[in-house]
Amino acid sequence: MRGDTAGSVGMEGAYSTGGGPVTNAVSASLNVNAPPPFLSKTYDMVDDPSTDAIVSWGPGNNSFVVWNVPEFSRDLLPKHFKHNNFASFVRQLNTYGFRKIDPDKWEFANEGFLRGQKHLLKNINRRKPSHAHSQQTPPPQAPSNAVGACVEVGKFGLEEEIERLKRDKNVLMQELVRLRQQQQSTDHQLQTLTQRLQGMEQRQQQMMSFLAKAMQSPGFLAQLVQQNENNRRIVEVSKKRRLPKEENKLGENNSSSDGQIIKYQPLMTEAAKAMLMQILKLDSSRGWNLEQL
Amino acid sequence: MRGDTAGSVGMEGAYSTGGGPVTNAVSASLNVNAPPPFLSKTYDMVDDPSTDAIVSWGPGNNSFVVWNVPEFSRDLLPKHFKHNNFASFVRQLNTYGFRKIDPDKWEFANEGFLRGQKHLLKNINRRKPSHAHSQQTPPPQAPSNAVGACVEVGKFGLEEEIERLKRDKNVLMQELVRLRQQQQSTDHQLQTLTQRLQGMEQRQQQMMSFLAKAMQSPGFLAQLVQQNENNRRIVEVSKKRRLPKEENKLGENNSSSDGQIIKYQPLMTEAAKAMLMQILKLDSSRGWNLEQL
DNA sequence: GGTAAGAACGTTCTAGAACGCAAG
DNA sequence: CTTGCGTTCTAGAACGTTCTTACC
Repeated sequence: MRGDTAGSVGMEGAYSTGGGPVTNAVSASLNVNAPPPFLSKTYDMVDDPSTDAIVSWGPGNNSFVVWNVPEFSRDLLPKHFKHNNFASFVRQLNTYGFRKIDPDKWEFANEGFLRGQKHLLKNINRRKPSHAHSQQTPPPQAPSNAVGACVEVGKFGLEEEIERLKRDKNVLMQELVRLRQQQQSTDHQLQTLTQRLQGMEQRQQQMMSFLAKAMQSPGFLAQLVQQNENNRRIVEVSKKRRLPKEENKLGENNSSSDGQIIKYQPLMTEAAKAMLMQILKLDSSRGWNLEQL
Repeated sequence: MRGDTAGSVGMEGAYSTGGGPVTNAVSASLNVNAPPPFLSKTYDMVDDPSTDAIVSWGPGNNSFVVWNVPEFSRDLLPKHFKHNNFASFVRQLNTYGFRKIDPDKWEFANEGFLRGQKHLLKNINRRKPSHAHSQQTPPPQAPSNAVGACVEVGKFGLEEEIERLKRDKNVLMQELVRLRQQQQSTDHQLQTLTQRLQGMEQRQQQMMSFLAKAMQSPGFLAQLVQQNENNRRIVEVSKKRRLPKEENKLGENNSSSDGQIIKYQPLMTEAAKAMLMQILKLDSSRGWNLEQL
């Protein structure tokens, strides 16, 4: 299938065509204008002086050395590529014809990869289209001769089992994916619930503390008695028509951490709301503060 | 050249040979006596609990995970092998038929590599001698023999694939079982948490209602003021020496549904306890009852 | 303008190949 | 000397992504 066939052997530099028979000049110009991203990204990484402790040009300026593989993988690779896998980086280097030149160091070299000669990157070619072993008669079809048929006979039955196994495997994998998603969702619910619970426990405790201290304070009780009539009037009013301003205030104060009380206590009585407002009013005016308790 | 030749067709279970043509009995006994060093070293590394942060058994105990590649390479590999190269380690794993089972983690699995089943290591075979490309009949030319060899050729690679698929299937099924168990456990947690949350919301609402009604009652406030001095004395006493009877009573009343308040509010202040006791005392003597609100 | 096909490129996992080494 | 294992470096293979191209 590959376009190389016979001529490619002599066309080292211009192998780039491969697929497009028409685009002889076009692809060439494209290559000239922009080397593959991998090469320019690698060049930039190597050439950046601020990271010379991790990766730098080699002693002869015709190679580069990765001095610190973990840092290179963790910090540099993700900044330029979509992974942090050193092996993948090396695989790309090999794809572009780089060679490891020192068995004791991660030092790679390539003819066209020279310091200060970024324009030479365009001479470096990806070497995927090797593989000159296939040629005609791909594999699956019958090579018509005796051997081919024989192989077919041998494969028969086994292929069936393979198909079966593959089906099973696919089913299992789909099930796994589904389960994992479900698990993830459930974990998330769990987390949310736990947070709600913690917030609620905290608020409950704060309320207890607050009430406890309030009850011990003669001043608080006295004021409570004084305002009792007022309070009742407020309750009466709020039973007929809600006061948005105060209700908002209440919501803000009461659901400060995550708003769950209001959200999950839709049945809270008007009387309770009024009382809480009462408490909160005292709270701000007289220094009764939940945070202080 | 393979040792199996004709007989292998019937030897499904004995695929283990593969490499050793001569050593049918010899290699078997050797394998029994001592699994390849690589396997036992790897097993020991994984099984060492002191390094679980770096490498440990997988979630299903049928795999292992390298959690920290740099540390693994720097610290563990040189202690067991003659290198510190993670890629070399992975190459060996593949040579012994391990597969990477999670694209997001360095988690490898192999049928015979199970926690607590070190003896199964002997079932793992090096698979170097696949691809019988060397020896005679290098090219795809006529295999001297006729049908028999031909079938062998046809089977080869397919059987390997079947083995691989079976392994995958087993791994997937084990993972499924594990996930299902985990899911079940998580669901249970979720249920428990939900119950706790509901109970707590209910109690919080009851308390709100109770307090609201209490606050609106002049009688309640009056009594509260009257008893304030008493209350203080109680507090003073309970700071020095707890009153078991009243404390128990408090616990019973307060954790009526599931006992979570006490359990999850260990920091509740003595003052708050005293106040609650105060309220509860009024509750029983004057008809203030949580159940009624 | 949208879009489907296809090529090149990128990422991942596994295998091939060469070499050193040690044991039988 | 042969053979199997371990280490190293490179390549194969499969699949995903991106970009171009051509056609509707």
